[in-house]
Amino acid sequence: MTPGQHTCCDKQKVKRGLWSPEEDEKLIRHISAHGHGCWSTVPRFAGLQRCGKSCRLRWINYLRPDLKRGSFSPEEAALIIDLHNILGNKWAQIAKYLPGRTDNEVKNFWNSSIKKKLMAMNLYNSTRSNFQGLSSMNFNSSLVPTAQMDQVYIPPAAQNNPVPQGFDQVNFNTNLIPALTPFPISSMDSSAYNLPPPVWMTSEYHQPQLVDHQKQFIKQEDNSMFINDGPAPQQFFNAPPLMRTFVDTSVINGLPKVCDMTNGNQSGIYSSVPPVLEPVSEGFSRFPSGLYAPEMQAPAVCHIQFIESLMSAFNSSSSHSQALPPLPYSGPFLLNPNQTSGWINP
DNA sequence: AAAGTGCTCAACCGCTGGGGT
DNA sequence: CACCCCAGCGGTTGAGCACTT
Repeated sequence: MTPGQHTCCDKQKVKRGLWSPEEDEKLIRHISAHGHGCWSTVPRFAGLQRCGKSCRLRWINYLRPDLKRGSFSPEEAALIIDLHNILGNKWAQIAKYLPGRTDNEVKNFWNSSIKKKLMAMNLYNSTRSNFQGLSSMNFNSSLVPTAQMDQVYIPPAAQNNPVPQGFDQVNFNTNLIPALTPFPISSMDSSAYNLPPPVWMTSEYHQPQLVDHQKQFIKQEDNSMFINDGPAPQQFFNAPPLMRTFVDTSVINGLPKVCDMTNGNQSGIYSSVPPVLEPVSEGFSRFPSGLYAPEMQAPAVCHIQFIESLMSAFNSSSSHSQALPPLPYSGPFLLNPNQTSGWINP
């Protein structure tokens, strides 16, 4: 193949390498006016000496108007770590849960920052491409036999059964476990973001049960739960506190093991004893009054502070980063005042 | 100031799977 | 069924930048 040719479009002379502002402008103007349609025709109609594949990549990774820019927040880092635990290197899948971020961005961030830090902390097993300790998450490890998303998260299209209309009763005494709730149940409508609804399952993993995001879990006096029609979905993109709630209560349910992973003071972040936390029975700051998130046993403070420490480590070593403000903890867990905290102030 | 080093990230490459014929 | 086209994905590369010596 001669220089200037792509394998995907070797009939054309195409430019390669970095995009010039003029090329960007042409692409933006074309897509804004006509949409991208078939990518292979975009260069011709946009007047670009690029192949369609390159145009697509440029648009998706750089020019799209809904891209968020700038460094990753601790919440995003936490989310990436959690999702990577479940999904492995499924960057596109992971990126779907990070509005405004691309798979390329997430992948770069993982490879350039998170992975190295975790490896330095002996928290990352490169042969498994995953965290050590994942299998010891709070819930039965058989629920996540591998890092295959399909095992725990079933897109609606793949469901043989429709969303059960009569799914109005959920008894939390049956050990329902959130396999992956990408957003706070009470405030997210997955359909609004083109996301499949989360799958919940019992600890024995039989038939996954779907939860309608537009409904809310209402705690009853006998500790059972029912689902009530929820409010209109909130705009997620401007609501980082919701992500915090998600981080604190959903995926993180199983991830205090991040703390466990650091026992023995491997990271220098903790002393030997992680803080013991207790679920708060009422008055969650992030849940509307009367709502209750299931299985809130995880010391999410531990996890969040771990992530913040991790991010802090990023910041101190990254030439491009800027100092992040401290994150005030506002999740649904409280430290047990009777337990001595094992934290070391970073 | 210059050279060396490390890091980031945009872009490329090769592959896969889906849809159409 | 085979073939082709295309979109999309994950792995990899390398230019450019910042920092260190």
